[in-house]
Amino acid sequence: MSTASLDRRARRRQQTIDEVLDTAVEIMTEQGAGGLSLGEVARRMGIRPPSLYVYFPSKHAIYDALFARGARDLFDTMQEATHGFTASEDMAQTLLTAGSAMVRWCVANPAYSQLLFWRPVPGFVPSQEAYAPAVELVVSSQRALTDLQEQGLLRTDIPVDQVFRDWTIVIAGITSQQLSNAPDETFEDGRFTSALPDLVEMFCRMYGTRSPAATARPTST
Amino acid sequence: MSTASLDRRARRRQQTIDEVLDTAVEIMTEQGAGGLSLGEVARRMGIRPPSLYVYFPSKHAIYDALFARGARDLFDTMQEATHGFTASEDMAQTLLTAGSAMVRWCVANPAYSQLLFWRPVPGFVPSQEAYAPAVELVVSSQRALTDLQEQGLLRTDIPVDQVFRDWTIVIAGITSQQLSNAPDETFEDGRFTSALPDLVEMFCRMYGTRSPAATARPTST
DNA sequence: GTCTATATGACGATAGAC
DNA sequence: GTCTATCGTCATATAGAC
Repeated sequence: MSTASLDRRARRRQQTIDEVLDTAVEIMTEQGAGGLSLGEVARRMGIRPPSLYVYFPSKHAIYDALFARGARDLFDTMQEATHGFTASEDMAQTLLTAGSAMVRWCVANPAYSQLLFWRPVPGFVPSQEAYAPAVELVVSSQRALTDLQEQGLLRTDIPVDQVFRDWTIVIAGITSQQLSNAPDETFEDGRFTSALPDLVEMFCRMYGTRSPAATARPTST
Repeated sequence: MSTASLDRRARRRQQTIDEVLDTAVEIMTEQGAGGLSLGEVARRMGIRPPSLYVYFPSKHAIYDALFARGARDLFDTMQEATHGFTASEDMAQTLLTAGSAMVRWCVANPAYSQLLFWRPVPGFVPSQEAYAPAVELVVSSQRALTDLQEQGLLRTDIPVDQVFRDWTIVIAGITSQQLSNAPDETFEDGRFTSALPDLVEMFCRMYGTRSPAATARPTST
């Protein structure tokens, strides 16, 4: 058996694994994250349910792979979106960029969002490996806030943890409201996603230091 | 058959109905709102599953009754908490009172909260009757904001709809974060519920007019 | 109103032929 | 690596005796 054939086989296997996960996401997007069934995955792939066990040892393993995939994708998306922006002189712009990227991804990936941020599957706990990118994202975000402090844009008399907590609440609130009440709207035309600029303003007014935007008043949308 | 015996029978029937719903809430609290099963309800009540069909025609009917019950209870709780507070001269106090009552109820009733605000049950759509108290609550809240405007405490250059939208985002964010990340903490010691005063401050700084609190700066918690 | 018995089907998962 | 066959369990729901 040549190494070339091994590579081909491994590649083909990975393709099938990806197809399983893609199909699972498709179903979870339609039925909710808790509505995944292996029979439905197999049916859509044109195979029989037992064949899935060649690629995943259990249903929980599929959830775990999806969690890992979602966390990695979100982390990469956020990294790309905020590249170089920690050097910005405008806190509102920095937060709006990061917040937009985050909320946009969540709205575009409701199945992953439910799996990552809610608890839709009774008994499922992600493995440490799957969870790792999510931890990285938290650390990276807190670091970005610390950077803002060191630039003098963010108040230093408040712990970063507190600012971060409030920031996650705002982002979670927008995402939760949008996905729960109007899941079919996009980020661009969402009735709740459109509140992001206002809430960033609110946030900067509270926690920002000298940003000019902190004194401006928002207009009606 | 006397009317007295009819009353007794009706009362006993209502007791059993309540016991079914209480048991269902218990299960949903432990397993998540989507994890309800009639077999488990019957087991905990010490009866057989078919007996449940004497009181409810289907599982969806149980969900609907729970939705109605939750919406009514939340509405009543909010009515009681905000009684007379629309006459307050302090917008921050008014919002903190209402927000505390709302978040406290949600944290204390995670099963109802999931059913009312998320979409944990694929295919379940609450009936108009069950949904009615939820609509009442929205109307009542918007009315309270309008009252604040008429008292000159809330900016009049911004549509009430927009203020209400942002307010629901803040409340949903706190609740969502608390229930998803630390569901076993109470309202009093919650790591996210404790953010409510800060966020109310933030809100008043943005949308309030002349409240003294709008110029004060929050301290570290 | 409660039960037994049952219909009907989905589910996750395993064994073993090919 | 895919299949058929099947296990065991659970689910919602119905029929009919008591």
